[in-house]
Amino acid sequence: MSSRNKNDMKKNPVSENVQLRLEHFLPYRLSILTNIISSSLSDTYKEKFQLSITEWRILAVLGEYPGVSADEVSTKTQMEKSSLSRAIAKLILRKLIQREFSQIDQRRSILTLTESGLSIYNKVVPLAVEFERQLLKCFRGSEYEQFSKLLERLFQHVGKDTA
Amino acid sequence: MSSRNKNDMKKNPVSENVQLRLEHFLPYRLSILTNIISSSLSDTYKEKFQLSITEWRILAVLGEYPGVSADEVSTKTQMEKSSLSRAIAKLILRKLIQREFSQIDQRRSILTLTESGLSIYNKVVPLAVEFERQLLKCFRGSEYEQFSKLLERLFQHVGKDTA
DNA sequence: TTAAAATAGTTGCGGTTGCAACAATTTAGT
DNA sequence: ACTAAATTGTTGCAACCGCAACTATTTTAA
Repeated sequence: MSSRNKNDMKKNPVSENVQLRLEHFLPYRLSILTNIISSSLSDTYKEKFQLSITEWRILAVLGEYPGVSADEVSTKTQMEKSSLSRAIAKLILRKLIQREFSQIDQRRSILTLTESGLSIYNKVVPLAVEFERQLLKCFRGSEYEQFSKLLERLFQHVGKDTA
Repeated sequence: MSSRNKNDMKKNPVSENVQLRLEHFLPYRLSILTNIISSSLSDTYKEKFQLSITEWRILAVLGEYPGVSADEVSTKTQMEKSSLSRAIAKLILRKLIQREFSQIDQRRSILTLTESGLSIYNKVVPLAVEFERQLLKCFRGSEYEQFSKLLERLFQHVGKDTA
């Protein structure tokens, strides 16, 4: 066995004067946590409904805001307009959403769920809600409220130039 | 102008009985925030050092834990082993890291920064630290401590099956 | 009125990703 | 000792991604 095994490495960085502890680095922690949560969530509807995360988000936005344009979906969800364009094309092909264009501004699309899109939406939403409920089980009392508040603060802070 | 403009849509979901408010859905909020932070951070070293996020993370792990294997980097960072394999190959080509294989277990790689890898690492770390400092400016008093604690709780909670 | 700028969406392209299959090696079970 | 299972890393492939260039339409402003 080597003098330095897995556990050694997990616990002991090589030197005390390392300037950056990755495990404590906020962007890194957020990224890992988010990855785990996202992929775990997407597992819960990918197989059942053949929806990618991108596609599900579009349905979710349209469920909440019928009639928005692709561009509005883009600003809302921070997704690239090109990915959106392609995902929307697919969803139209699968007849889960439908599109018309505004009479007033012919560039602007008007997106809505079709009946089958709505039906899928109505099936996925409870799964998502339950998933979140499971997540929040680890918080007690007003902890989630606090967490949420600080998350929002961070969001406002970083969004200053983006928004 | 249409009867329903951008602001209307931002503020008013179509119906009061929508079951899922995306803006309040934790996985979604985390994902958006993380994307903004990650891409903003990566901007700060992508151009200067030609490092992708994946590549930077590998350097960061090796800076902290010289001698780990690819597999250990993978469990630590939650990155796919295939992406890792390719990123590692690139970094070896660029002579930023070097690899040998364990005598005891010839499957296990032993990865370390080269001198030039270490030199880049030492230049990027202060940028990362400063970036985080800017991030945390939005917290006051013990708020970050709280936030961090709750983040960790969430992490432990979702990691139960993953770890 | 008209030319320039802005906006909405699409498409081409190169690079990246993640899954599954694979090879090589080591470990476990009998 | 021997076979089956597990572990580590690589590779093929198809899907996906983001950037930049592009078309079409609308707005601005001279």
